[in-house]
Amino acid sequence: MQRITIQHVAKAAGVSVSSVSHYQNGRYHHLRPETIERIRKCIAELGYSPSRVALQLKSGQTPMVGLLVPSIDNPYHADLALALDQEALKAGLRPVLGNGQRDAAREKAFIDELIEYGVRGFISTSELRDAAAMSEYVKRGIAFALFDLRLVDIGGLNGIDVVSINNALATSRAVDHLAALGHRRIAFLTTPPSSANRTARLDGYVAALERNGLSDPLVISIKDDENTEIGDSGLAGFAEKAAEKLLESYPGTTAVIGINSIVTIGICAGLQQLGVKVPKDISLIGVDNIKLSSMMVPTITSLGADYGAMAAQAVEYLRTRLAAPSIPGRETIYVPELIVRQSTTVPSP
Amino acid sequence: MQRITIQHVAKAAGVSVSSVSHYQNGRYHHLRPETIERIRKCIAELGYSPSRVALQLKSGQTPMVGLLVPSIDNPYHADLALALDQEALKAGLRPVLGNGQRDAAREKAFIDELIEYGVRGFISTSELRDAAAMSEYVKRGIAFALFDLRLVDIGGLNGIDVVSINNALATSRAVDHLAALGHRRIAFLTTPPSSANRTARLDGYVAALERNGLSDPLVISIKDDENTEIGDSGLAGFAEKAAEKLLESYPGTTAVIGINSIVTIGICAGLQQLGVKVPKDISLIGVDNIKLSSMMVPTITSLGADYGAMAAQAVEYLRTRLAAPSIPGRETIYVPELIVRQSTTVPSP
DNA sequence: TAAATCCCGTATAACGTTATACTTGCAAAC
DNA sequence: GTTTGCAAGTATAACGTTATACGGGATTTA
Repeated sequence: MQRITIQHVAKAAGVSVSSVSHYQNGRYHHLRPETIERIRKCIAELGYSPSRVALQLKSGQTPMVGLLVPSIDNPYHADLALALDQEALKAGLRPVLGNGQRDAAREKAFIDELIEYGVRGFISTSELRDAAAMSEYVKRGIAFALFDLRLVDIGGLNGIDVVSINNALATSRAVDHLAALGHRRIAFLTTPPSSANRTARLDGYVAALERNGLSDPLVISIKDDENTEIGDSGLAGFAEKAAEKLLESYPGTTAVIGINSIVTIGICAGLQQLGVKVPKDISLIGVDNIKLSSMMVPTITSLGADYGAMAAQAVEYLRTRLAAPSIPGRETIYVPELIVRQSTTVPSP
Repeated sequence: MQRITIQHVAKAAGVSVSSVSHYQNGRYHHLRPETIERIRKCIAELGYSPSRVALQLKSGQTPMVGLLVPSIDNPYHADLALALDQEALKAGLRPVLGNGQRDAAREKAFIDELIEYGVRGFISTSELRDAAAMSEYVKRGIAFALFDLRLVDIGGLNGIDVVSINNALATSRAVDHLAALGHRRIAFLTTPPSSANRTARLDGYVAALERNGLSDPLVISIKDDENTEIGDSGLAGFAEKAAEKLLESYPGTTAVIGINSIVTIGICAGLQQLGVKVPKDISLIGVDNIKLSSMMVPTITSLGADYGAMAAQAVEYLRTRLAAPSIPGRETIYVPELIVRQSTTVPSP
């Protein structure tokens, strides 16, 4: 019932705790083979394993790193969290997941709590809104690797590393793909573009329309609750709303780009419920190549990068920054690849 | 850069560490108002917050509990993990998530590591296969709350609590629903029924067929990799395989019950890809009412219980067992409710 | 005036571990 | 026959915190 400590082992083996400690740490030249064997046996019999808490108090080191996501039931963040979890474990770290719920206070509470546990590094796929708090953390030597923003977006904050896809290029390539198929009226479905990465995706769309000599931008923006994003908890009415708004606002549209794959999946469902055929009547394409994209009917054409590689890079950034906190901010921007699936085709005449 | 401790505060305020500790713990009767104010100010200025590591070493207590899932990118486990995470936080616990990957060694490593951190309680939605290890843990006073099995399944192991839906009733109700709509040939799609809960679902199906005077059982069993379940990482070929096998093995079938909603979603996609209309040609129903069920086209009729309530019950079990480890095993079995959606209808004549 | 009681604190051990430095006893070297 | 060296350990402080017990000065009580 109660913890077996090094003291119990020492007493059982008839040696001092120092000797047991030496044994535990492989300093065998301090010990006679006979003594080694005795200690080994006692440890096995008692089932002793050292307290990491005491170790950490002594050493000040912990393998824990924080892994902050807005909500693991958002498929995009679940995919990413899984990749990050696995990469962090590979690197010998112990990831501790926190659901921030897109709430600055919750996120801060999570970070502060882990810091009290001695954690010095965090990876976040959640947009950390509180710039002042972040600056404070960085000043205190806390390391961050952030997803889905650019170094320029956090201009003032040195000492943070960033991993992202090229957001403007993603939507730009989406337009190119649709234009090449012959689409002329291409709409863009988004939730309010409040963050830098969303603005970039919108910009990419607008620029590519112009470059291809197409229609004016056709933007549909649908607002969700304050602290929720589409996909955090299913689609909850989004599907129909998006589909209706599209058909009403921009009749004659033959293709839609979703700002992320969740909203694309949403409007896909909404359109089909209204009897619109995808892709025969309307082609759909999404940014973020989440696993769900290939589970739908039709499967969804997407633009995405290798999450495993991105996760590995984020972990590597964190590892090196923990070792050398003062190096300047770094970033890796991944080129989004087009994965053509069933949801895009030539427009019907 | 380096940790602010209670010593720093004490020195800054010109008092002993004892006084700062008294302040921190609200024992104000030991302190003069003037001293209180001085300490308060120093703490604020230095940004002191106590080391939970030291606290835990002293007290032996930790709010951490382990949350073991097979894979967070399986939508069923993601839904459950989110609910458990939130309920645990509500109860003042700090859930630490571990992806066991359906691998006994990984699961054991996760549990052992957390035990070394002083964790005394775990919730698992993953089937813990190593009965000997479990028994050892229980003997050492580790508390477990497990999902999706019955107390009788772990007969020998006292001291474990269990939360589940009534699996036999779920499939039985599925058959009743389909029979009431007029279906006579109802197939059952499953992955190999290796665990007790899956056997129960199969049994419920078989029994209900007989009770309704219907066809002999039509069981389609599709094997996935050793350590993966359908849905752990998308559908990966399952969809087509399942659909083809159904049409080949049991032509004339008008309805399919999936052993869980992931396989139902899979065969739904597979059938549609083959040009079969759901529900016009074939009705589909799934056990586990995951959020994804209502994001598909058509939306999937499901049997499920309130995950929030189940999660809260599991957390409550864990809390009380941590307080009183020797109480006998408890279980709550939830009655699955039928949620009728678009994927079931009367059979075509 | 002596004793008891408050008020406002402080010293110390303990939690489980490791690193540093110290102690033996014995053999080899000079 | 003293010194040196080595093998095989052990004692102790420290990590950051709190609980327990212990002051001492001022005030009240008898």
